[in-house]
Amino acid sequence: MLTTHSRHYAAGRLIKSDADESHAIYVVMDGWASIFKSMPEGQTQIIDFGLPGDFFDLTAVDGATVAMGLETVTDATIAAVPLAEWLALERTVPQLAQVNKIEAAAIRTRIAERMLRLGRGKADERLAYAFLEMGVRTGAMRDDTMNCYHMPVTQQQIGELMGLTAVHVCRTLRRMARQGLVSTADHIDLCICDRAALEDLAGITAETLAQEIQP
Amino acid sequence: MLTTHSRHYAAGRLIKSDADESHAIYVVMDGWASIFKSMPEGQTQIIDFGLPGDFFDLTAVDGATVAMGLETVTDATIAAVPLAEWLALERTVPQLAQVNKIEAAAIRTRIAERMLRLGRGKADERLAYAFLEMGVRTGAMRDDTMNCYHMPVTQQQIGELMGLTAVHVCRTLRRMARQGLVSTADHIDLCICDRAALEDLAGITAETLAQEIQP
DNA sequence: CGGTGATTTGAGCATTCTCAAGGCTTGTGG
DNA sequence: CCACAAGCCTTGAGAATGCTCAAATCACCG
Repeated sequence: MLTTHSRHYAAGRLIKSDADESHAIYVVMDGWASIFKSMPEGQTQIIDFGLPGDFFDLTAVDGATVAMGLETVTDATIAAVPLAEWLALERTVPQLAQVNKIEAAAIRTRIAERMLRLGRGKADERLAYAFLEMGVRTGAMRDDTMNCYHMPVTQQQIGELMGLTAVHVCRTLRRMARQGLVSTADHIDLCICDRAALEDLAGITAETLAQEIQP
Repeated sequence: MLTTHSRHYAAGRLIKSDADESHAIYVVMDGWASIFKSMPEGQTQIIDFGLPGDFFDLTAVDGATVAMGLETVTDATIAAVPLAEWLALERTVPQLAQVNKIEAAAIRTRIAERMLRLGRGKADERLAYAFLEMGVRTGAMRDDTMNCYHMPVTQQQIGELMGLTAVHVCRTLRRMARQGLVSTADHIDLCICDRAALEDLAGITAETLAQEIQP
């Protein structure tokens, strides 16, 4: 069922823009996607990243339009399952309701954690949290030794996620690297060198975060 | 059913704190409540306000603990409906599932709008948005003439909602009042004097916002 | 090899925060 | 009824943080 609605998109492709019509659940099959909102002047805020296995209901209360935009971050395969079909599936597969609830809990919990840093954290605390969250979500950091993972986003996008300009993300990231907290390679692979220090900055441990947001 | 689980609380009362055990849906029957998260050092971020009629599922993915705290803002009556009971009700009253979906859509949409200002907006843009959102949610601003409403929160709480210190909320609010955008009375009643200017600052009209978040 | 997009760094500026003190309102106890 | 305490709002001054503008470098891709 998912495969029949799947489509492959190149990186950076706009799939749904804020206020478009839509009656679908979007399932990220492969690659990364971003859910975002923009101000009239164009500044955008990333509300959440969608990783493989995540699915999102973006509809506003009117039930007809989406309240947020959806865009691919990397090359990605995304299924847009019509709401009617999804609901029918829910009726036939009772476990789906449970899966729904868990996914909703994961989304709202990680958004709340991010919102806390967005409102209250300094730049380094925001980045520390972002790196931990992505580490947990990509499945790196399962054990204490694996601390490197592939983070396929630009500094611009990290800034859009954590409410910073790309320039300030760069500066802060460099400073954190100089202090030995993290290291980067290929502009895209991140290694967490001092996990304890990063957790201290972020104000949460990877373990706690995993319990909260890992389905 | 709701009344049997209802309890009345004084203003400023902590009902659930982050990481407490809980398997309940919290329904705000009367008064205002706040959903919040705190950093280890104590700085807190309000994730959402709960107004009469709103209800929240705060459980984390583990299904056993809450991921956010819940606190009364004013004197309030709140029902904590055990999850099992809520689910049973869902099965017997099919319309409830629909109501659930609409409430969830309203919550995620207004949180996304707030997150956008939190990450990208200046202090006056954040306050302008907060005043519009509260105006829409309290039901003031139904027509174009009614622009005053009762806003039972402290400047400290407005700051916790929009990621500003109480001091800066005060300064910014005073400046907005001097410019004739809003006026205040009794430290709690807000009048929106220049709605168009406020909408311009917030980057959204009250009408659009109402369509997005008003069940 | 040129072109595009991302990163890096510098300099100066704008915004917001922190610390501090004073005033106002409300509620409480004498 | 008054005095006092507690909480909230207001304002000032100076410091910290993050932004804007600008230019140079780097990496990748056709």
